Amino acid sequence: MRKVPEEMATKMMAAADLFAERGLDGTKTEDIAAATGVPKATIYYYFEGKEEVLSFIFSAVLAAVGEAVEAALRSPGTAAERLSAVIDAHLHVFALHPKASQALHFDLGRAARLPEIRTQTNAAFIDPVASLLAQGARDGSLRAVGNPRLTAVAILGAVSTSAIHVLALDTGDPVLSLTRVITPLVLNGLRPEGGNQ
Amino acid sequence: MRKVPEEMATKMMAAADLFAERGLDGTKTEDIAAATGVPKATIYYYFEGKEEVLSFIFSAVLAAVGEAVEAALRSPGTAAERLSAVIDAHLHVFALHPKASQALHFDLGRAARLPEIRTQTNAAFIDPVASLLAQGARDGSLRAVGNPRLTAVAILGAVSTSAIHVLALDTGDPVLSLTRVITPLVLNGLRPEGGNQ
Amino acid sequence: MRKVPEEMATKMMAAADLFAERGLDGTKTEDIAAATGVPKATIYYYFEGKEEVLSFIFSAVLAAVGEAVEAALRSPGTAAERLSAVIDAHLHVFALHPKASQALHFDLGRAARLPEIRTQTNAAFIDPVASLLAQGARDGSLRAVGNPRLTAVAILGAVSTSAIHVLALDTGDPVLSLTRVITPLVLNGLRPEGGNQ
Amino acid sequence: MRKVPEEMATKMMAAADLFAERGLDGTKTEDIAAATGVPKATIYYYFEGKEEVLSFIFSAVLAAVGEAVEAALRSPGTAAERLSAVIDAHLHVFALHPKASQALHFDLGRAARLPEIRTQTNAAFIDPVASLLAQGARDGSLRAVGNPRLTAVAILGAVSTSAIHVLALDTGDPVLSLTRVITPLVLNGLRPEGGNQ
DNA sequence: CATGAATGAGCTTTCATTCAT
DNA sequence: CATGAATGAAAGCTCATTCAT
Repeated sequence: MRKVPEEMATKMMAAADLFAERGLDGTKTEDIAAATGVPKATIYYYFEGKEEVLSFIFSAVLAAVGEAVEAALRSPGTAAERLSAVIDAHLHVFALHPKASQALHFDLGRAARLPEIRTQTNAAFIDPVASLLAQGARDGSLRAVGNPRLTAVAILGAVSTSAIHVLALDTGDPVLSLTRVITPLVLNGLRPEGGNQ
Repeated sequence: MRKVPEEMATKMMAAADLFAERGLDGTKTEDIAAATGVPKATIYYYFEGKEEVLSFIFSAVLAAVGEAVEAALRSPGTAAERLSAVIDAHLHVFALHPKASQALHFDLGRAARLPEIRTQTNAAFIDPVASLLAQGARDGSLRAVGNPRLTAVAILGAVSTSAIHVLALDTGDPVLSLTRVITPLVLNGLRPEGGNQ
Repeated sequence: MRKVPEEMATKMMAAADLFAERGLDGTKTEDIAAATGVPKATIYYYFEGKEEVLSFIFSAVLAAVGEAVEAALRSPGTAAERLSAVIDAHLHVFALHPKASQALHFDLGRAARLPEIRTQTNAAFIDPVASLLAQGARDGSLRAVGNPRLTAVAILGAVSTSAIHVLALDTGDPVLSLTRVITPLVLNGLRPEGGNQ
Repeated sequence: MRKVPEEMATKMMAAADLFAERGLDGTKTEDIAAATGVPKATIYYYFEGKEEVLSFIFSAVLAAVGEAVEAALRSPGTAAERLSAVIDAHLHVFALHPKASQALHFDLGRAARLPEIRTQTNAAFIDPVASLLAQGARDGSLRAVGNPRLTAVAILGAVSTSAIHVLALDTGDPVLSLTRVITPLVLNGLRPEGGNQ
């Protein structure tokens, strides 16, 4: 992948709509050209092919997730408070990049097979959250869990799946409102108040 | 879809491996023929095409999920206890049909667009769990949540994502052991014991 | 390469004209389809691609050369007489398959890189002629040469190059008349009669 | 074709390796750029395209052939002796420009269609040799042949084909040693000494 | 003068799909 | 009923070629 000029990068992000709608295989290179205004051959000049365009978009989303999560982690407060901030930050990315997020979800299987994407997912979300859980156990704001990474994966799943669900329903329902569903679930669980027995 | 004979159905399930590995678009009808031993034209005789084969497999998994969840719901105990049983039941399906589950995950975007699959997902998991949450609020074993369906979706995401994660890692780690991660998360949340506030 | 049915084989030979005229790279698969009446996809069903079609044609020519040469070798007479017969036989093949021969000549470089073609060239011409030269040295009808195989290659070059030259000139001049040029050259050389010293 | 600077000409000769190995169509302009260190667009600045580069190389070889043959023709001695010198001279060119010669051989069909190349081939070898044969008939050192030009073509074929054969085999075997195979063949033929009848 | 950047124009190749047997 | 043979319809990808700088 040749170094992608700023303008090209911006234009390519427009392809996210296509990928979100039809997935990678349902999107012809020609479609991307039409949607972005960049000639097919020029796309090939900068990218190896449409899969690399997809990967480029995924990377952009994950970079945004990474930054948002990192900022949340640096916020003041207990680990529990920061975990709450992380969930909000994550939801913010879904709100900011709804199409790209849906594209990532659409081709989840393919994304999981792109080594670069796996690495970025770990770095942007799973590692930081797992480490945050460990901190919470230390500062007493969170319960110690047996497997912090798997717990982080479960949280990732809860957030992503419901966010995509809300985006797909396409009721005006803001994704951010999900925080009222996810955060209590993750922090307090479903048992009635007064006794997490 | 012509009525599929028992033997044909069984053979077609072998295609799950291919779909799990490469997704629908990465799998040629010819590949399915090679993997199942059923000639390409014969596949066309019984199915509309490979997408219907995929859909057939997805349905089988979702039927299994539906039955497992339903059985768990019928088990005795509080709603909270039955929710725990539902999670276990769901994980059991991942353990029993790992390849088909991964296939469903790989083509999640496509699955979400197949009306039949959406309906089945609702019927097999989301509706029952949402209704269970309402019951829990009534019998006092669970906290009342604002949006039971979204909460159900979040639980589905937590279970599926981590189950797929474990299957993909392919350490001998049994998927079922996830119950020790998910169930406490869902029921108690991450706050330290003694006060979910 | 799937087993090529008789009729398909016959039709494909029509592509020789194209290859003779423009070479392999100058001939589009579509051209072959148009010229033979066989749909592009059907060509691909039987052959790996146009290169295999070319190779198929080359093989047919070389098979013809092989048979002609072999028949000449079996003719009665001294080695010298049979060498003369071999040259005639070789020229006959150019006369019978002018287009395919020209195609072979056009893509000589490529042909030389196809292992199958090299093997067939050796088997059809070089080996038999080299062995004939050795016989001639024994029966006294030919002079012993230091390197029979290279001599065979030189004869092959003399015959082919002049035959192609005549075909390309496309004067009605029959290729077979070349025998009056080549045979004396090869048998007697250019020195004046009466003393090959 | 803009006037090609000395250095550019030298660098372009390096493309002969590529053409010898893969032919014109198998060689991308980009490959030539990589092999010669001359940027693609710069090649276009000096040549019409890669075909002209090929033609340029061919011309260089044929010019060398022309000079060598001419020098041999000017050497003292009978026509027969000079014919022998011509063959040696021709072989020398194969030894000096092995890659370019192989390139010419690889794209023989294309070369035959380039008018410039045909003209040069005639001028460099066929015409002089044909005329030499006529001289030989006059000075009595060579037998009179019916068609001197075709005989010249046959000699050209014998020399080229065996030279390329030796170069392709890539045993250290010097091309020049071919003179011991070709010259006796052409001058004396294959009949046993003492009677070319 | 030279060249990096960009692209128009195709061609090979692949496959889902059909249908005669 | 089942299936081998055949093909229509794309789509990915490549490259020669141009041109602004």
